[in-house]
Order: sequence, then structure tokens, then C-alpha cells
Amino acid sequence: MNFDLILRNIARHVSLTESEQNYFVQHLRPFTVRKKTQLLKAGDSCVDTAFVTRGCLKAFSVDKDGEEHILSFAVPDWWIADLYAIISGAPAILTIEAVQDTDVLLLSRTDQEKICNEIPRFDKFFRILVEKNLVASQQRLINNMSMTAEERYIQFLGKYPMLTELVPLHNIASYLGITPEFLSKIRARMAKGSR
Amino acid sequence: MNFDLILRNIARHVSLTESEQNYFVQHLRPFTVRKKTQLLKAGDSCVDTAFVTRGCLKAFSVDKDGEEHILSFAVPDWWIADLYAIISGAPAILTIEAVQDTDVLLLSRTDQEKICNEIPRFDKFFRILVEKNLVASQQRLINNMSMTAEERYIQFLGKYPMLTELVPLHNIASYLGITPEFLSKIRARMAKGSR
DNA sequence: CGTCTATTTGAATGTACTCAAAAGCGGTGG
DNA sequence: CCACCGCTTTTGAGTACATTCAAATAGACG
Repeated sequence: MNFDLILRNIARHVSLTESEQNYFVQHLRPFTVRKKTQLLKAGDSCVDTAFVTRGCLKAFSVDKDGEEHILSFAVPDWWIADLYAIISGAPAILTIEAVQDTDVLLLSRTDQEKICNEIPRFDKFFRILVEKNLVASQQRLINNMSMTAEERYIQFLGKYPMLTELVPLHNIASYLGITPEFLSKIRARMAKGSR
Repeated sequence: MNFDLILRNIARHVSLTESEQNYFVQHLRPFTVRKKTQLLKAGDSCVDTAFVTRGCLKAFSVDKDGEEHILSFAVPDWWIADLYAIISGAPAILTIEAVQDTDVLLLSRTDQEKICNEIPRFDKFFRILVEKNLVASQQRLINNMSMTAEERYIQFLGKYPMLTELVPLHNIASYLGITPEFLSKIRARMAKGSR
């Protein structure tokens, strides 16, 4: 099993001894999520954080009209989880589904806490990880409030070129908070404008 | 100086010895922000996280048209900061301003890191603090995508009754991501509906 | 009282949505 | 190899939600 990617991901924020690395990876459970199948279903109990090593996942909530709202994507080297469910212990509010066949490394909350207690540097690592996520989430909130759908789409193209190729357009629309029809109209307008 | 509130805030997540508590509070700098004055201006360098003990602050970004978009409020027992600026070291993107005369306790990033290194339990505390913020931020993103302005306003009233009384309506509109005029129309509609 | 800011109201407009249908695209099986 | 099926994307007409701009009203403060 190749834990290189996740160890380098951690090493960008905190440094670990070799034995700490070995101890950590012992708690990871490799798992494969086939395209269009679900790693987590809203309503189920949820204890795992996932680190993607191949493929692509999406995390979304389903509203009362059955509409999907994508909260985040995860490509290799990204973490993804239903943090609300994990820290509250309540049933999941998110569904996590594979956009492509995806390999993940799973870490249960129990193991995460055990590791954090034994190697406090992991508290620091996860603190930094969550801080970066919070910053990204806040920027997205501000963008949603201050930019039009077209501006957000253009920004998305620049920021996540990978996802642009990997993910169907209606998923991008859902992430941007608009309907697929309207995204299509934005694209038509942009194509016309650049001719 | 009364550090009771902040110590109880911390104690809800991690337990500290008395000497750890004393060590921690030594790094706090009490400060008062007068109504309509700014604790932080966008563009300035920013190193402090603030804990509110009295009054109310708002954190907002100003877009290219000069419009204010409120990212968060902070009432007593809440933390507030421009996390992006703090962790990146870049100039602040947020402005933090007092809605009412407000007392805060300031903690610099340098001191925070020093404390975290010396008492690793603080890494855990701040990790949990940021986790809760991230969950709230994510839920707000989903709400903004799946609910109408009226639904979001009604939810706001239920969730933050304090702020409803403390904060002017145009600030609530800004937090909800709508114009003050439209909030006014929503309120008129609601008043009519409930008669 | 007068001034300043906050809130409301109204008309016109724009951005994004709904619904319906057509077109495109990939796979699968005959 | 092509016909068909399911799914994604596009297109169009009509509509709804929210904004803009302008002006009136209401409140707060010196």
C-alpha cells in the first residue's frame, strides 16, 4: 500500500518521525468507491474522514425538493468528510458519492482522537487542515454573496481546472449554486462573447 | 480583569490546570472598540484573534462596488478574526467593526502558537473551535444555495434572537446576502401574512 | 428642531429559475 | 456496425425572486 501521498500531505504542515508515520498509517483503511456509488449516505451514521488518492468524490446535501447541492469535491491529495456528523455524532446530513472510481484512505474519528492524544502534533495538523478549509468556505460564502453566477463560473474554471475536465457540468452548476440550464446559458453567452 | 467568560468558553472543550489558565490569560490584551470604529481594516496587517466579552462586532468584506458583505457577527462568548489574513500573513481581506461599544480580549497569532506549542491541549481547543466554525460556515453555504431569502431570514430570527435586537436591519440583510430594500419587503409580506 | 441614518414603498429591470422539448453523446446489444 | 437507450447538455418561452433607483417616512442623536 502506498501511503506516500498522505504522508507528504501531512509533512507540508507538521513533521513526523518515521515511527510516528508508521503508527499513523496503521490506522488508515484503504477503500475503493466505484463510480456513482456512495461512501456515505445522508441519514447513516458517520465516523470516517476520507483522504482521496485516486479519482474524485463529491459531498452534497439533498434539499426538501430532492435537489442536490454540492458542498465540496475531493480529488487526489484532498480530504473530505461530513464534519458535522462526525463531531456531533448525529446522522449524516451529507451524501458522499464517487464521480469517478475512487480510492480513499479512511480514518475513523475514534482513531483520529487516539492518534491526536498520543501524538499532539496531529491536533496541530488537523487544526491547520480545518483552518484552511474554513478560510476556503468563508471565501466561497463571500463570493456567492458578491459575484454573479457567470463570475463564479469563470473563477471556478481558473481555480479548479482539474475538476472542469473530470466533473459533469450539472455537478459544477450544483457546486456554483445554479441550475444546469442556467449554466448552459452562461456558457453559450461566453462562447458568443469570445467569438 | 475578568477572564471568567473566556476560561469557561475553553473549559467547555478542554480542561486546564489553574497554572495553565494563568499562563494563558497573561497573553490576552483587553481592548475596547467604540461603536462604528474598526478593530481591523481590510488591507492592514492582521495578527490578532478577538474574543468578545461585551457588545457586538461584525466582520465583512467590501466588494468592487463598495458593497459590504457581512461574514460574521460576534457577541459575548464568541471568537472573531480574519483567519485568512492570520494564517497566510497577507493583508486583511475583512474589516472588523463594532456594532455596539465592545470589549474584546486579543490574542496574537505568535502568542497563540507559543501557547499551543507549550500546552498542546490548546491545539486541540483551537482545532475544535475551528471545526465548529467550519460546520457553521458549510451549513450557511448550503442554506444560501437551497433556501429563499425569506426562509433564511426566518431561520436567522430563530437562530440568533440576540442579534435581531442588537443589529440594524441593513446589517442583517447584508449577512443574509440580500439588499436592505428587499429585506424590508420580506418583512412587510410577513407582517401582512400573519395578520 | 434639524440633520443624519435607517427603514419603507413603488416602479422598472435584471438575474436566475421552471418547465418542456430537442439535440448530443456514450455505451450496449442485436 | 448501427439502432436504441439513458443520461447530459442545450434551447426557448414564460415566470419568480431579487435588485436598482428614486423618493417618502420614520427614528435617533446632538
